[in-house]
Amino acid sequence: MTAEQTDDGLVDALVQTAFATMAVLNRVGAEHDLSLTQLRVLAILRDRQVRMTALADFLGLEKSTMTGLVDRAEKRGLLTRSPSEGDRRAVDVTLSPAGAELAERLAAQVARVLAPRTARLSPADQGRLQSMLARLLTPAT
Amino acid sequence: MTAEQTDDGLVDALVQTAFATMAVLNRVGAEHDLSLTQLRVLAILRDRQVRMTALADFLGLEKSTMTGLVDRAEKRGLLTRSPSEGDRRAVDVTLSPAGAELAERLAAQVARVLAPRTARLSPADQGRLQSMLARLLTPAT
DNA sequence: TATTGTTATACTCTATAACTATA
DNA sequence: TATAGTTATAGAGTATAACAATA
Repeated sequence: MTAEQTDDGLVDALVQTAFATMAVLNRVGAEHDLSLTQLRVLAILRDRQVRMTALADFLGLEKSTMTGLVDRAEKRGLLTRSPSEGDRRAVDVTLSPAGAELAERLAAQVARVLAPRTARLSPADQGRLQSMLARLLTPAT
Repeated sequence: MTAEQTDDGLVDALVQTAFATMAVLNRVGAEHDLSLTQLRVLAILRDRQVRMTALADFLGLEKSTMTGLVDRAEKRGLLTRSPSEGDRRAVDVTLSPAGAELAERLAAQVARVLAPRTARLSPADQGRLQSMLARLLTPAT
């Protein structure tokens, strides 16, 4: 293998792991009639109260897309819109009690589904894996 | 931490890595006007020729969904439908030369984007990471 | 002028149900 | 009868462009 070429074994494993993980999230969400995006909205709002634009930025979506997503979630009683203090153009999005409870249940369920897989690794390997993934996740220099 | 509880650090890292990886795939696909699903279709067909139902199974989608996906990809000249030998109900899907070329370029581009990240790890760690991910990917017992 | 969010519009993705053709 | 694929339909997700209100 020359320097110009790339051994894609690790990249392939990362991509396949990503798809497998997304499939789990998709399935868990579907059990609660939530799309992957709605699942992410709940996850983001779990520990934050953010404005529409911030939500769109987190998700990598357009503001206009957020309007529809938040509309539907609000209609289901999972979150609420409220005028932002200090800037009367802005809108804060907050989980409702029902939404917060659902978000907790979803997180627990995801952990329950994935835990048997991570448990295949020794505790030491689990720690190594976690720290290696953390290093991959660091924003690009 | 009791035995009933779960340390979600590793699960969180897996999920975050999955989202980061999907974001890369999404971006690469978008540069070529391809959705994530269309990207996957090309990737699957890269080394296989499969029937509509098999494609739907790989992707976890309904057959009727495949019809539309293949319709649009076929209209763009990326793949072709052909009657399956042996079963006149079945339809084989095959990459066109243009589709095959695009699939290769996409794979190379994904590797190019992800490689700088994996390169943060020592070669030894890269090997460890790959084998640990492979263990996670093994189908459930 | 620039920013925040919504509306209008169009297209893709997706599932369910009903259908045709073949097995 | 069962399976492979399509069609019809409906709803969610998404982006672009134009807009109103506020900064």
